[in-house]
Amino acid sequence: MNIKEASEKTGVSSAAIRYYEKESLIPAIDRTPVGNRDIDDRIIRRIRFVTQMRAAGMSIENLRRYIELFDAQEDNTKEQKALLQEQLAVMEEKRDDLQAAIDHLNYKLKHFYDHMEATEEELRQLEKEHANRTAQKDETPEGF
Amino acid sequence: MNIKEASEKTGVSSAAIRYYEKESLIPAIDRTPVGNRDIDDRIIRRIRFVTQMRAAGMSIENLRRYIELFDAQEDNTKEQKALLQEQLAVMEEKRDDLQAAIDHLNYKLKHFYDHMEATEEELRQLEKEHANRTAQKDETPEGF
DNA sequence: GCTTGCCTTGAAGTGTACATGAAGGTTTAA
DNA sequence: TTAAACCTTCATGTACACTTCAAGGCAAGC
Repeated sequence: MNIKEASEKTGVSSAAIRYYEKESLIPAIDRTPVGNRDIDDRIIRRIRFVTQMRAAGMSIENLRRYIELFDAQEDNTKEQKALLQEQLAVMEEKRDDLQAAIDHLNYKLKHFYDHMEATEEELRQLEKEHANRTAQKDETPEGF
Repeated sequence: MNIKEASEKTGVSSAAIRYYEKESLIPAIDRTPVGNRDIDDRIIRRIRFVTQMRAAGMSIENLRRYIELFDAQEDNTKEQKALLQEQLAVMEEKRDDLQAAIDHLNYKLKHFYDHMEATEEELRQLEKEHANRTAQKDETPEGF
């Protein structure tokens, strides 16, 4: 398959595929007699792996480090494991930060919702907010 | 508090705080008589809000859109809700992508682990992998 | 034989989110 | 009073991850 088809199949632009090859995130791609890239399913899978890890926030640099180890023939199992675990820790922290932010936004949404539904409770609400304002220390007032 | 203290308190560089102010991600900061920024807890909270949303992947641009709506005096509740929900969807998708990548890496780690522990099972392992190789269609072989 | 549409390479350009540097003002401590 | 340790603005620089451009090759169809 040519690069355009591979691009359509993976959702990664032709230019990005060339870039990934140049940066060794994917193996050197076979060429047709005239020099065009001839992309097979092995490459497609590796493009998808790159896409997934990129989406998860792994940098090009770290990806290359990992893939270099993986492609080397020596037994790098320990280094690979260490690298994976390192990356895993980064990603889990990211996920947790993300979850915290999601929780924050959900809380705010609920708050908005209350506000919109509770017209008849407005005074009570205002009173509560005033009580909060006078009592609060570090509890994210004014919605932030 | 001056900008350096605020920077230490939030972990955001002085330059970044100035940048956030210029980009209206945080309100205009009060100045001392000589023109230095005088940062109070309200600003600190808003810097932290920015930090959290940035860590969650919200762009400067989207953050500004949201904050503009929030700071405007008209009733933007609906737009705010919509914007929050939009962002929430983006973040949940990110979280899920991240989780998928974490699962992928965990799987690989387990695989490495098996490989290291299971020297006596090597042949069985190889046989299994061969069976996989002949049967697989799109299941990420060769570790990717 | 010329247009269309794919491909190639290498170099240069783009957008985001800051970081850094220059040039200078003010306060504090020795 | 002079040095340090802050601060200011404005301009330029940097890193990352591509994207776009320029110049050209090859193959098919009209």
